[in-house]
Amino acid sequence: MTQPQFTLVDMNNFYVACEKNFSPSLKNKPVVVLSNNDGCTVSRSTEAKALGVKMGAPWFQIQDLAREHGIVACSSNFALYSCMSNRVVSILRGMCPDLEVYSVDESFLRVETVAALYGGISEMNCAMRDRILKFTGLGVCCGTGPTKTLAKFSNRLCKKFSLFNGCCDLNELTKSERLHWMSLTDVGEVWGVGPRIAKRLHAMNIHTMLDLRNSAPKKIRGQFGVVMERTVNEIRGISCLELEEVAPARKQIVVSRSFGAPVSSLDELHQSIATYTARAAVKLRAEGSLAAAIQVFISTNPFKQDAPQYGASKAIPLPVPSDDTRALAAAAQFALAAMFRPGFAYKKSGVMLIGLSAKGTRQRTLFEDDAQRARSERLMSTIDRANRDYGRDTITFAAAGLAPRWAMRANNRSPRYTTRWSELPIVR
DNA sequence: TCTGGGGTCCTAGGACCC
DNA sequence: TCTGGGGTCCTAGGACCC
Repeated sequence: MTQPQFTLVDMNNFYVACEKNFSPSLKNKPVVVLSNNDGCTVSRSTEAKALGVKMGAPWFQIQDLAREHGIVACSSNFALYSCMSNRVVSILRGMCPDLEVYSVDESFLRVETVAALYGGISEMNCAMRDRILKFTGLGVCCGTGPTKTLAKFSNRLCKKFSLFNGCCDLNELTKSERLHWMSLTDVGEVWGVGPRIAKRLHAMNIHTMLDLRNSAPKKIRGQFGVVMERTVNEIRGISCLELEEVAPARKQIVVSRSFGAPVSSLDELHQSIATYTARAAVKLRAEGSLAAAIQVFISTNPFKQDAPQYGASKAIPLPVPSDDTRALAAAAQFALAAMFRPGFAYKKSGVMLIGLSAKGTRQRTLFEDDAQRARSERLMSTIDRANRDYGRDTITFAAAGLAPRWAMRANNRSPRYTTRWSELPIVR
């Protein structure tokens, strides 16, 4: 029986790489991509990292550094990134069908059988790296190991050390080499070990990945629970985490945003909640699910400690599970009205659809209006189709407001090169 | 002026049941 | 004086991931 082998394919500086791909003028320049509202840096080019720009740094705090070195800041353009992500995944799927899309820029592959077609795991990794570069212009690292956690580790090695040239198969290293690399890796860099647990581990004199590997799993379980025990076993080469080829149905759907400008009126909060509810309902219908309840939350700006603070959240159950934007919006507005307090500068609002269930397994009720339900079904699918074919917000609900004052800031968004005919790149 | 958004899982504790 | 034992379900909070 052959041991499982997992490869993690992870894009390099993904968002920034997408921007650079379509804007040759950004080549060799320090570039960052900002979060929604142009808030924090969420992706940095190699040049920006070299200048000391930290992940998650608030943009306004690095203005001076940016001016001094000419750092270019792009607003995030998720339409572009998710399109490029899909292209990469389809290339990978063509090379290895056992694939789990783990995030927008990462996929896990099960390669122990298919690798022979390429002449081995290392050869396969290089082939994937080269093909993705050729067809999308994007750089990736491919790291392989007998467990997902070790594949992550392997990938991290190629990201960090150029001698791997973007591809690493742990099986090619000797045991003492593997342990050596682990001894160079801080325990906080291990997948599954966050800052809190890293701190506690350090206090227990467990500083490196090697130290964690050499700890007793049962002792770790006693201190940190079953999840960390699994991590230790995975580091030791015992595979505990399977490939999830089909994404399990989601258990909740959240849409929330910070406002571009503070909001005080109930009216404007209403608009934001209506907008987010409509977005959430689109996702819900795309999943083929129904929501049993909707939760609404609003909050002031926690960074403004001298301003009066208020935050609240309220869940409203629906009479029957639904995916109709109108039913969800009505419940959401009810929740908002119950929570709203005048006299605060609100910074953020959001909705959460909870109690999700598959549409096909819906429990019928005694007094159901089938005709009404069929009309709702037709209306929603017509709206979704129009918005899919002619662009988002072709048809919206009036409650969402037009060109609202509180809309997100995005001062430097690149064109949606690959998903809008009107925004195609032009070659002169 | 300015500080993201969207998820999952586990655990502990309380309510409730027989 | 003395006050069981075992189970489920739900929720809040805490941790992690990208």
